[in-house]
Formats: sequence, C-alpha cells, structure tokens
Amino acid sequence: MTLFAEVIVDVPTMQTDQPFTYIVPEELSDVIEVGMRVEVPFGEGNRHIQGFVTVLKQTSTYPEKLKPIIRMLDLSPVLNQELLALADYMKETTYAFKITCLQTMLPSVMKAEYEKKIVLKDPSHPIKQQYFSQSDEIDWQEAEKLGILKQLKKLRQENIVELRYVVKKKNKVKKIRYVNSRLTQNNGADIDQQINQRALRQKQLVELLKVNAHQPAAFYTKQGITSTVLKQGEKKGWLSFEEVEAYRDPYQGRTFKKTAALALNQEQQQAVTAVLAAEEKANDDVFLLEGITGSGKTEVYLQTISTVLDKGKTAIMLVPEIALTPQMVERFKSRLGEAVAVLHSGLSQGERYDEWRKIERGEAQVVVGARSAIFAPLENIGVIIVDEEHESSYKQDEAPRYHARDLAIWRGNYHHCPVVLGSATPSLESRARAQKNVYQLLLLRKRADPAANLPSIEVVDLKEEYERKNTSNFSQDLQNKIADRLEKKEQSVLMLNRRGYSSFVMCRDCGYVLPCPNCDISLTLHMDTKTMRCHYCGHEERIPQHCPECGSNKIRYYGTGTQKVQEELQELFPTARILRMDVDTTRRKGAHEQILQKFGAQEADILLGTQMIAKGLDYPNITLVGVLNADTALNLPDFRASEHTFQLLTQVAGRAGRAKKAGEVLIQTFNPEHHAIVLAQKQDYETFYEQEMFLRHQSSYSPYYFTVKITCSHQEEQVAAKKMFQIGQVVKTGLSPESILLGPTPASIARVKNRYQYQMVIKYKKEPALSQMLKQILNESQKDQRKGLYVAIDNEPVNFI
DNA sequence: TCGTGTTACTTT
DNA sequence: AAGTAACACGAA
Repeated sequence: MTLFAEVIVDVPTMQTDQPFTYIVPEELSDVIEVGMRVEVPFGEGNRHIQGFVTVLKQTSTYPEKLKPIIRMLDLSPVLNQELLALADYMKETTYAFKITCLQTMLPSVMKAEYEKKIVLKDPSHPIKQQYFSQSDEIDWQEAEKLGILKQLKKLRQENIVELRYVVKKKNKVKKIRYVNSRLTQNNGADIDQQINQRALRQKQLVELLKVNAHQPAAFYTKQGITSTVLKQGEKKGWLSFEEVEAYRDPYQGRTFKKTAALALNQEQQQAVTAVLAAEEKANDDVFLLEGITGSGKTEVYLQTISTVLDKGKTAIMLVPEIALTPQMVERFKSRLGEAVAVLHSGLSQGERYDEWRKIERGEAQVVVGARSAIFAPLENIGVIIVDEEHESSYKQDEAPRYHARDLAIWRGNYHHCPVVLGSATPSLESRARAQKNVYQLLLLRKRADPAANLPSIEVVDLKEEYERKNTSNFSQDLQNKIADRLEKKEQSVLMLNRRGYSSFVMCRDCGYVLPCPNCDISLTLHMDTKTMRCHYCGHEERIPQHCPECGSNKIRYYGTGTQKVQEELQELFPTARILRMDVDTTRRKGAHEQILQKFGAQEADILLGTQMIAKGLDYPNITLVGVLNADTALNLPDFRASEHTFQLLTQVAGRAGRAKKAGEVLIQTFNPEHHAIVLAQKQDYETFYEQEMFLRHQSSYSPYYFTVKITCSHQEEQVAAKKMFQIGQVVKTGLSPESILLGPTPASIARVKNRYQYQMVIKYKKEPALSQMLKQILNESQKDQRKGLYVAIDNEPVNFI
C-alpha cells in the first residue's frame, strides 16, 4: 500500500500556501510521522526545498503523477498535533502563510538554508580547467561573482553541467569528546614499564588514566596532554574516545542556591488557591491578576507553578523581553531548579536550540521566556502565566502578527488548564473582560513586604519651571531631592522617556532638520558612534558641521539624549556616581546585567536610563524615582498613548520604596492636568480604567471595537495610494453601516526604506464576513507583489504609527 | 534572425 | 521563490 504525505512547502507566497501531496518512499513509510520536516522536490529543474508533513494518508486525489519525498530531516516530529493545530489557528487569525506560522514556532536553526551548485557531469570533460578548479562543482553565487554564469548556463543546455540544489540542515547537535580509560590497576603497572623513559607526557597520561575512568578530552588538554598524545594512547589501547551529546547552556557552571517559598499574605494566598482550584478541576479559566507594583505577583506565580510541577504537570511563564533580567532568571532557577528552561533573545541560535530540545525531551518542565516561548513544546501543561500582560511586545510586529496572550489562552483551552494574566496596570481589553466576567479578577492591593508602602508621588509643572527661567532638564524640586539622597547615601533612579522623542540636528538660521534619505523621518543623533542614524532603515551618515541647506555653521542638537542629560547631571552634582542605561550602553552582550549589578552593589548613586529601567528593578535602597519628561509619548497619534503613559509611570514609580525605606517619586511634565498623569500620581488604576474606557467608548475604539489595519506599500507614492483607495472601495461596500473606516491615509511615517506606505483602519463590532473579505483582498493582491506592491494586514494592531 | 527584457503562469 | 514559456522589442 502506498502512503501519501501532504506537505507544506517552504515557499512563502499566496499561490503556494496550501498542502502539496508527495509519495512516501517504501523505506520511509514505517518511520515517517506527521510533524516532521522533509526535503522534497518542487517545481521544474531539480529544485529541492524543505517542507512540513501535516497529513499522512492512504489515498490521493491528485490526478497527475506524484513525486516522492527525498528524505526526512528529522528522526522524530518537531511539531506535535497540538502545535500543528495552533498553527492553523494562527494562520486564521493573523492572515499569515502557513509555512511562516510553522517556522515561527521552531528555533531558527530548524529553518533550512539552501545551496545552489553547478556540477560538472563528466569530471574528465575538457571544460573542467576553464571553469572548475580542483572540484567538479562550483557555487552558483561564486559563478555569478566570477561572471561565468552565462557560459555555464549554455553548458547546461548542452547537458555538460547540471544544477544541484542542497537543503542544508543547521540544527547541529553539540558533541563533546570524552576519554574512557581502558586501564585496569594491574595492566597499568605493566604499561609503566613499556613507556620510553623520555615519553613524559605518555607517563603523565597513564597516571591520569589510572584514576580517571571517564573525563572530557578537555580535562587532559588542560593538563598539558595534547590531542596527539591522546591519539597515541588510543592506538596503544590505553583509552577509547566517546562522543557525548551536550547542551549549550548559558548558565552552565553556575549554581543557584535553593530558595524556599516565602510566606504569602491573604490576597496572594487567595490568588494561588483560585488558580490551583481551576487546575484541579481541569478548567481553562483565565484569571486577571491585578496587583500593585511590589505586591508579590512573582511569588504567586512561583508557588502556583511549584504545586503544578509536584503534580507531574508542566508550566509556561511569559515575561516581556525587557523584564527577563538575570534577577528574574535567578529567582526561577533557584526556586525550581533543573526543571527550568529559559528562552530569550540573548541566547545564541545553538543555545536556543538546546533549550528547545531539553523541553521537547521532557527534561525541562517549566519554560520561562519572552513572546516566542509560547510555542514551547511542552506536554501536559498545568498552568500558563503571562506576566505584565499589557506589554505591547507580546504582539509580534512582523508576520505572523500574533499576540502571545491570545495563543496562551488558546493553549490553556487545549490543555484544559488555567491561564493567569498578571499586571499592575492591565490592558483595557483584559480589564474589560474581567468586568464582564469573561476573565476572573484577582486583586492584590498591598505590597508583599508589610514594612513597605506605596511611594508618595509629586508632579512638577515644567511650564512654571520655564517661566522661572529654568530650562534645564531638572526642576529645582528634583535637584533638591537628588541632593538630599546623595547626602543620605540612598539611591535615585531617573528616567528619560524616549518614546516619541528623539534628538535631532537643526539649523538655527534656516530651521533645516537633517532627514533620512530613505524614510520620511529625521535622523537621530548617536553620540557613541558620532553619527546620525535612522531608526527605521539603519541609514547612517556623519554629523554635519554646516547646514546642507543654507551653509550656516549654526547647526545644533535639539532634543535630549541620555548622554546629554548625564553631562548636565554630572555638572550639577560633580561628586555623584552616575550609571547610564540606554540602547547605547547596553548593546554589548551582558552589559545590561553588569550595569544592574553595579547599581545593586551600591557602586553608583544615580541610575539614569530610558524605559528599560522601569521594569524588574528591585533594590531596597532606591528611595527616589524621577521622571524627567512624562508626556513626550502623550501626543503620539495612537489611541493607546494615554494608556501607555499611565502604565509606564506606574511601573517606574513602583521602583521606589520597595522595602522599609519610604519611597518618593517626582514626575516632571508639561501636562500636569492630563488624566493619565493625575491618576498615575494617585496610583489609581481603577479610576484610570473607568475614565479611559469612557474615552474609548466615545471615540469608538478598543475594547468597544475590534480593529484591523491594512497597509499598502510601494516605491512610488501614487501606486501605493491608488491601491489603498481601491481596497478602501471594496471594503466600504462590503461592510455593515455600523462599522467605521479610518482612511485611507498616508502612514504617519509616510515613507520607510524608500517605500511609501498608505494605510486604513477598520473598526467594527460584528462583521462575520470580514475575515473572508480580507483573505479575498490578499488573494487578489498576489499579482501585484511581482510589481513590488505589498498589501499587509495587521489584526488588532498595537502600533497605529 | 538572434539576443534580451518583460510578463504570465506553474510548482504535488 | 525560482523556474519556464511566450511575447515584444531593437540591433545585426
């Protein structure tokens, strides 16, 4: 009986976004399984590509002759039935290609790389010396470089050379070479006599082999025994080599001191009990854990997970990338030990692959990681936790544009296990669902440390400060407070809000601002490299000395970079020890950790940084938090601007006074009466929620409406605009009158990477036919792709800019 | 008439 | 994505 396989091929286009049927060769029919990667021929020529087996079946309805699968790329499935089903759900909700969804779920080393080679059919052919060197093959790209492609193409038609496609596997398993001693106590003594007097290293080796039965080869090389001597030892039968599989572990060699569970307060205990009760009953309830900063949410997570593990189940804990600090990892590893696998962007591809394998083999039962950790191949999940659930980094901003929170809920549903969404400042969407009892609300209103209190927050009006002719970044109030902390040897944290804000170069004579040549945005100044850089396309150029427009030399920096603030701060407090933390100082691997460690060790008085200092910082000696500019993000063209500002301020304020010493927060702003700032000052999330909900209702936005963004982009503005308006027409006629259309308009950054962007947002409450319509639009736009006209759909976008 | 560039179409 | 076939064109 022939076996057939449906395969999703690695060609991300609309036309190929469907399963293709292949014959399973006899020798594979017993071993092949759904969820494996395979190599298949595709298209004309002898092109080979990677694919995923999604279905195995006994019959095929395809009328033409089928091709066979060439080989399996895995020995066991890399995607189980659950994850394959999750890919279907992702495809449906994000409008991405199936192959893109499948590849996103796996470590990047599982994505094949392709090689294209030109091979000489007859190695004795005289043409060999002309185009080929030693070997009988040449890389396509190399041939292109040498400019001999044309000739080789001709030879191909004459059937002298042929094309060969190679699918390269990247998922290499690391092996460590071990040395096994073959000596017994007695024959060891015999060997001693056989060794030449001068062979000191061999003598040393034998001595070592007598007492070490099994050691890595590195153990010997470290003691001066080279691999040559080891090889001699192998030849003489003293030892044998063994290749042992190993994990690349970034935390290798580090020991984590075992910690015990902390005592929970009543609210924490209630939360743990509620979640575990749902787990016990196999309920897929979603809990919204709304707990003020410092209320001990992490302890709730840890104890919940710990109990789930004791029952033989597994758990996923999602954390925003920026919060996945060494402190956080330490806390999990020291409490839960070997069971923890960590996935974050700081890992190398190999390390990531090894963590994934540990999980897949069931050697790790808890996965702590950023967004993509939601794809962890765990079985028998008992609880899924999404910490800081309001963070927008849970939404991927490239295809597939999935939201990890949604996938967490899907997986909870699949495993019949509870999902916990935790935050001090929940997203309005989640909080609204809790209001409607779709989610169950769990509240933590007190700080976990009974001695700690919420910090007092003060707002400084920068307008008044300006009237008093103080145009510096530090109000008089803030200066006084910093001075006070320096005196008392307490620590301060200062945040410069960089969102929607940048330092640029402007001519004082004509007002010229240096723009990016590829994008409609001004270049920002980077002092570390002494260049002007574009955030969108990476374009870089020198800092101009003269205005390119009018030639004046009065070209100056505007805006405030952290570096400039640091200089100003140092001038104000010459003796203060200041640490700066921003993209420039944390680019190097591990730099982030280093800075925090220094600060934690009291080696600095002031930590100055961008948003990245708002999370995870938990040091008892911080008693002052200053926000230099609270409102730069308030004016962004994004309906979530207030929400983001409120969340950021609450988050950063939470860094102060986490232990006994009282904390103080000072917020500098030009909009002291804005509700996001007033309510952040009062630390009143619930009132903020109500007010903001009212505004969202008035302006018909989420959570009252769903949103979809459609973007068209092309090198020529006209083409992008025309297509967008065309789509606009189609959408308009297909929608119910209750739905609202915004645009089409140019995107707020109209040009990115030399492509003009036009966009449109659909707001709707109920539109059962919309999904079908969007798929139709994508389908019809496939012919435009070849002309460089792209249509992208973003379901529930987080960025309106 | 040959060579080259453009476009449409197909892939199991 | 990457191949082929069909077609349109201008230089030889």
